[in-house]
Amino acid sequence: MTGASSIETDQSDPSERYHHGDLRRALMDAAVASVAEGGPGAVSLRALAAEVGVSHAAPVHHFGDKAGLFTAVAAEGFELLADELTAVWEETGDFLATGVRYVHFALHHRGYFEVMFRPDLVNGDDPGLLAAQLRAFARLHDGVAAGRLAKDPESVRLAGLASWSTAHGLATLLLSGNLPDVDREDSDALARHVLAHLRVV
Amino acid sequence: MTGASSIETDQSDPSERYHHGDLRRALMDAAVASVAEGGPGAVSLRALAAEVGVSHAAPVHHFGDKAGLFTAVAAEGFELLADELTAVWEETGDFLATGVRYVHFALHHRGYFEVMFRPDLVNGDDPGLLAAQLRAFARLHDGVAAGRLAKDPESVRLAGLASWSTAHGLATLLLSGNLPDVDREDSDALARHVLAHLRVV
DNA sequence: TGTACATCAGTGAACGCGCGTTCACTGATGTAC
DNA sequence: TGTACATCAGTGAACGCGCGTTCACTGATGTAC
Repeated sequence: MTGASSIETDQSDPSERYHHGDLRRALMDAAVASVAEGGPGAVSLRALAAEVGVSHAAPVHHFGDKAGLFTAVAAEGFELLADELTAVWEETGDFLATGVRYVHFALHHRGYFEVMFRPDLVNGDDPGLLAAQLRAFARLHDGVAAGRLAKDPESVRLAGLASWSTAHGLATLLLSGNLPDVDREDSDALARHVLAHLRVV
Repeated sequence: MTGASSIETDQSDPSERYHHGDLRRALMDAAVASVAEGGPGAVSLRALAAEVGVSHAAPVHHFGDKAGLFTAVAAEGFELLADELTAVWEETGDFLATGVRYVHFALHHRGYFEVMFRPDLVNGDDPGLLAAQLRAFARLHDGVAAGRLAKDPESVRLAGLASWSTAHGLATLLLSGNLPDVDREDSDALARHVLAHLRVV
């Protein structure tokens, strides 16, 4: 057996197959791309379905409704963000680098980022989403806590909120096009300079 | 003459008059309220017209189209923000207080704030909007520049961006409901604590 | 190995809705004379 | 002070569109025996 599944062994044109193969994955990818291009407001289930070559009623079987799709995207986004923050933290032990990566993630995965902080689009009680959020937020918190001299919880909480706010604000201003004279290539360096103004790091 | 204009002397029920009186103002107020309640995506010209008691084609005479309405709202928002920041700066000379007021403005005028940083909703080349933006941004910049020891432009620019990012990020996180355990009453104090983590202020 | 059958993943037609915008129109207003 | 008229600010019907969701259905898949 060279092909591990019937999906891979089926060499016919996917657009002519009755079953898509991995429609869930394809829809999520299309949704992320659509958000990246026009924001969450530009996402239409019908358009996504057409894009991946499937009838417009098909997405219902995988996500239930539009909020279900956004919930899945947001959860995956938080997982990716948690992974990236964890990796940077473990490699460098540098909290400033973690903040830089946060901004980097926002700019390079805006299709995820612009959904992740939109509770109005998402099923907030979804267990997968909540777990992924917790993972990501814990990374932010841990990085701050590790670098602090004073360890009392309230102080750590405020310091974490300050650095989160700064990274999040810079990412938001860049994404919304309110800092037009900044070019994308230099965004890591810019984030580093901006975050260096925090006392925490 | 007790009434300064025919609008004020006309005591008949506004809903029965053919001319509204100040439809432009009424529509903008309704738009701000609608954004505050459901975000810019929830705004419908037809709903606003119905709310102020006018046919749904009437707004065209005042704003041209939907982007025209949002542009007017954003411009007025930047004027209001510039006024507030100027007032705080002149009263206190305290840059931290200016940042606190920025967050305060976002929370208490979210119907304006959520449109002001959305270039996609707005006619970016509108002269009134551009002028208002410049006024507001100049306030942010001046406050930073005044408090700096090193006055070289690049250093001031980065320091200004850092504090703007922090204030903007905190406001955004609060508005989007991602900090659920913070109550609105304490938001000024919270903003003060958060902004105090900046080296600039 | 072959067959019956339950389950899953799609189809495509239809429903009902709200939207922004256009259009020909009319009532109200204010200005020139 | 009165009248004619241009301009402005509304009306309401209509257009055309895209949307999310529902529905009865059918093709494909995989499992039990």
